[in-house]
Amino acid sequence: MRIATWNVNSLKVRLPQVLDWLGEQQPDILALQETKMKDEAFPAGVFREMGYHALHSGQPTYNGVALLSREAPLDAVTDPPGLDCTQRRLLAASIQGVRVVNLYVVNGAEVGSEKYAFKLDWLRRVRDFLEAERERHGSLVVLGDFNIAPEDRDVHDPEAWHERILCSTPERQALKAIQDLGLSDVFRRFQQPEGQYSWWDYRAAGFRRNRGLRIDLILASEPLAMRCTRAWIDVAPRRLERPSDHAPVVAEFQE
DNA sequence: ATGGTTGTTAAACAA
Repeated sequence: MRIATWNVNSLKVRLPQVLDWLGEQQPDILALQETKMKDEAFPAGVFREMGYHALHSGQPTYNGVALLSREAPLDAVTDPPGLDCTQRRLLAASIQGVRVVNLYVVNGAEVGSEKYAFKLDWLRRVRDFLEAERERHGSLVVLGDFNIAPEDRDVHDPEAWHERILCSTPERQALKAIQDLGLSDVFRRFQQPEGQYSWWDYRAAGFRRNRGLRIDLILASEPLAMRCTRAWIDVAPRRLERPSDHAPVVAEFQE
């Protein structure tokens, strides 16, 4: 079973790339973030023609999350009790016996800003939702754009990023509080080359110089994580013309 | 400390 996540930074712009990638990689589940469209504009029919069921929780201009899956999704949730958030950043569903939670974590703009405070608060509420999800579901995967680099080895220049947004200690603690629910970062269950990132700033030739951060994660509960055979970042789409600033992250699980 | 780029939507705003 192959599960993937990709922040596409506008599904309207990236749809051809997403369709090509689905055809090449054949994931069983693909979580998308930053679709930046209303539900009415979501191209469910195109995905259906490719053999994928699709769920979408969107809004105009900002945010927006989707789940594509070979098997039909069950028990979809977009607004868990207590999250109390109008921004479309969370989409959960059960697919092939796995509870899947797709997150587009708040960016937070700058450490100390109002948006930063909102990010930390949002992460606390999401943690509470995930705690309840973990109690209900043995096989749980939480994946998406976390907008947090877990450790300094996930950062191209840790000194430049020291205590900056995406890397600050409170953000990393908020992520750790989620991982402490028993969710492991499957990418780090395997030996990986250094300098593996999932996001590169469009500015200042960030990708060409591999000035990136690993902020797109796949977390899995232990019973599922034990079945993980492989996890990688597919940088190929980042090399294309008019790419997203993020690359897809993929994990494979034994049936 | 600031700039660099992309996307959405109409000059900012978000990332």
